[in-house]
Amino acid sequence: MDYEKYVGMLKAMADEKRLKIIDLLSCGTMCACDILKHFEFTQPTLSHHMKVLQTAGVVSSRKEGKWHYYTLSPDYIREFKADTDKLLASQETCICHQESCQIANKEG
Amino acid sequence: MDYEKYVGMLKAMADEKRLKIIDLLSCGTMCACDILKHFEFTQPTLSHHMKVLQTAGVVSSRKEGKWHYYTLSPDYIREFKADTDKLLASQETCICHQESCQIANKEG
DNA sequence: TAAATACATTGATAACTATCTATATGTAAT
DNA sequence: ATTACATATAGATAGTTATCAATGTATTTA
Repeated sequence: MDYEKYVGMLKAMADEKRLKIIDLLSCGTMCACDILKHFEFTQPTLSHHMKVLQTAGVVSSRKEGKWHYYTLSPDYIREFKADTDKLLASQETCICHQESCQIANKEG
Repeated sequence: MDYEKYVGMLKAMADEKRLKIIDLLSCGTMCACDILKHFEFTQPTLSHHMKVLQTAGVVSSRKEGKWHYYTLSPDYIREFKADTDKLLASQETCICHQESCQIANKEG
């Protein structure tokens, strides 16, 4: 479990607007201009949010002519779910009892 | 799906220190003084973080003598996993095709 | 009663971030 | 070429937050 990457994903998701963007993209690929139609903020603000999401590995982009198409990264979907399950595992499978435990590893 | 509550949980989780606290608590109940031993920041800072986690519904607390014991909320564990699964569902079960869809409901 | 321990609150500060306007870049259409 | 469209970047600002020192409040122990 990549702790830093997971925190990065959480930070990217922890914003009302960005969560809504993820929600939109969960339905399929969209270009920035279409995403923007769902919000009231300006285009540079959307550009900022998309950059945050990309840097965190949440979305990937593909340029096609004038348009930039954004897609939820399959790796993000898989990793975020898996990391969440590990974090919130019941005590029997608590990550503290595993080699990958961040706490054990970090505290020694 | 309670969108606002989910965002609140994400915000509470989206901090290195608080995520580590959740990680610690996933192994079982702990008092604040024991949690503090795993960090280098001061006691008021931990108090602040615990309040953030409590307000978001991530942890619950129980006072016993001098000690305050913190526990991961079972509701949080269940709801966060469920909401994450819904958010990142594949397109066939995309929440946009459901009544509970925030986008559809919010955009009309 | 006095001292020590566990925790919360207050007020201040530095760092971060969401947003804006203005502008630049690249692409398509006229 | 010129205009229109889609997007990114730069710089500024206002709001948020993580942190600290200082202090207050219970609770336990000596």
